Amino acid sequence: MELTDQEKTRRENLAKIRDLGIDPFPAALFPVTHLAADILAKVETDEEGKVTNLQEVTLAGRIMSQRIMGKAAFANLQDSSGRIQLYVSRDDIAPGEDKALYNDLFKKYLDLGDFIGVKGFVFKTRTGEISVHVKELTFLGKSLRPLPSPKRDDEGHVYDEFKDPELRYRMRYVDLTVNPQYKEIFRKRSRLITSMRQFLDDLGLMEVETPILQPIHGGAAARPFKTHHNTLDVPMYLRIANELYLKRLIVAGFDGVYEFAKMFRNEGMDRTHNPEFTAVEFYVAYKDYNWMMDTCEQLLEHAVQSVNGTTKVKAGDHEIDFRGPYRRLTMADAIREHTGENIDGADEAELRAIAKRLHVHVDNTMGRGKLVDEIFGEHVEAKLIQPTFITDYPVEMSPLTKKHRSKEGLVERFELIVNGKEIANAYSELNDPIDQRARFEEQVELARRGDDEAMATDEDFLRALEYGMPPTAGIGIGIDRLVMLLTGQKSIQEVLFFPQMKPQPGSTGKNKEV
RNA sequence: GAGCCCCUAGCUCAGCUGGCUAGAGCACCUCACUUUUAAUGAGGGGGUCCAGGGUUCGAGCCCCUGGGGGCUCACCA
Repeated sequence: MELTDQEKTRRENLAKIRDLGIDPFPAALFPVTHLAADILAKVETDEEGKVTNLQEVTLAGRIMSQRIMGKAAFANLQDSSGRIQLYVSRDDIAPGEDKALYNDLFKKYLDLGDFIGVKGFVFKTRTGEISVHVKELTFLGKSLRPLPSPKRDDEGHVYDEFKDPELRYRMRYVDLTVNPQYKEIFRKRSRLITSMRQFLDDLGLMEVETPILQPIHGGAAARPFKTHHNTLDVPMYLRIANELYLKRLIVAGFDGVYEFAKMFRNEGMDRTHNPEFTAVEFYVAYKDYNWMMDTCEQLLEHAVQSVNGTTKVKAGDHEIDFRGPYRRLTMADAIREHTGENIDGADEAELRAIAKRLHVHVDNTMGRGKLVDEIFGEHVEAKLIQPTFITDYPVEMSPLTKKHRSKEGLVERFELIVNGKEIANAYSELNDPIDQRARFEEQVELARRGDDEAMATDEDFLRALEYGMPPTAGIGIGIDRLVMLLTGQKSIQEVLFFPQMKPQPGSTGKNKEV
C-alpha cells in the first residue's frame, strides 16, 4: 500500500525521534496522577483567579491540537476523561543549552495523535482557560496515521466532522478518539449491565454460562449460523437462544439462574438487527409471570435510575418513565382498544377475516398465533409508548409457555413494550413434559406448512422436563435495544462497539484509508 | 428484498448547461512568533474525480454495466 505524504512524514518523524536518542515506543510505565476531567473538576482559584491547588500533576494522552508561537505553545491533550489545554514553553521543558526537546521533538516531530506524558502545574491563562503549565514532557507513543480532525468553534459548530457511519463503525478506535462524545453510550451500556447484574445478584440468583455451540438450536424461532466440529465430525449451531439450557439448570436444582448472553441469528441486518446481539435471561423457580412482571418493573426502574440518574428517558417527542408499576393489558384488550376488533375466542378463519378488515398482510402459512401477532404488530405495538406489559398470548406462538391457568387457548406470557418496541419477553415456563412434546409437534406441523422459523424438537430438553421441573418464571431482556432507548440512538450499530459489517473488498468504492 | 440518494485531496465538501493545467477550508511541509484557543502572518506540496465500457472534437459532469455506502419501507429481537 502506497503511503500518503502525511504518513511518510510521520515515519520520518519517528526516525528523527530515534535519532534524538528517544524511544518513540518506550516500555516503562508512566506514573499518571490525574485525568483531564479530574483537574477541571477539582481546580480551585483565589479571589484574583489564581489557581491555588494542583501544583503538581502528571497526566498522559494524545496530542489533539497544537498552537505554536515561537518559543512557547499551547496544545490540547486528550485522555480517557476528556481534554485539557497544555502550555509548553521552550525554556521550561528544555532548561539547559540543548533545546532539541522543544525545538525538534515538540515543534517538529510531534504529530497530532501522538501520545505524550506531561508533568506540571495547573494555572489559568489570560483568557481564563484552565491549563497545565508543562515542566517535563515525555514521549509515550507515535501515531503513524493522521486522525481526522474535527474542529469546534465558539458557537459549537463542528467542522470536518468524522461522521461517515461506515468508516466510524469499521474504525471504532478512530471514531471514539475523534468523537469521544460517543463513549458515553458505551459507558451507559456498561453501567446498565453492571446495575442489572447487581440487582440479580441481590435477588439471590446465580450467574451461569451455557453453551454457545449447540448441537441443535432451540429456544427461539430464528435461522441459525451453522458450523462444523472437526473432531466429532458433526454439525453445530451458534445459539439462537439459551433458554432451554437455563431451564435444564432449574431442573438441576438451582432456584434462580441468569446469563448475559450473546445470541446469533442468521437473518437480516438493519438499524435494529445485528447478527449477534445481547440479552439477559433469568429463570426463577416457584414463581409465575405475575411475579416476573413485578420483578421486571423493579429491575428496570433500578437499572434506568443507575444509568441515567433518573427513571425518565427522552425518546423523540415522548418522555418515558420507567418508574413502576407499568400498565398491564391483555393482548386481546390491547387489540380491542386500538382497533375495535374482538379476537376473544376467534378461530383461525375469523382471525384471518379480522386481519383482512384491518389491512394486515396475511398468508396461508400463518396459524392463529401468527395472525394475532401480525394484527398486534401492525396496529398496536407502535402506539405503546410508556412501559406496558402485554399479557396472555395465543398458545400457538408460544411453544415453551405454560397454558393460562383460567383462559382457554392462551398462555401465561407477557412482553414489555416501551416506545413501541419489545424490550422483554417472559412467561410462566411450561414444565409439563407431555404438553411440551405436543407443542414441539405443533411446531413441526407449522414447519411443514412453510414456517421456516418454527422450532425444532429438543429430545434432551424433553428428557430433562420428564425428570421434573418446578414451576418457574423466566424472562429475556434485549440489552442492545434497551441501550438504544436509554441513549436515544436510532440504530443498533451505535450501541455496539463493533457492529457486523460487510467484508471490505480490495480497493473499490469508498473503502478509503483514513 | 423494493424505492430514493451518494462516492472528487488525509478529513469535510464545492465543481453551473459537457469546455483553460480540477477547487476551498482544515490537516500536512517550510519560515516567523513566549498566554493562544477554529491561534496568526508569509510561502509550498498533495488527486486512479469508485471501477470498466460507451457517446462526444472534448466527460468529474451525459448513457450503460459493475462495486461500495447511506436513508426510507417491509420481516426476524
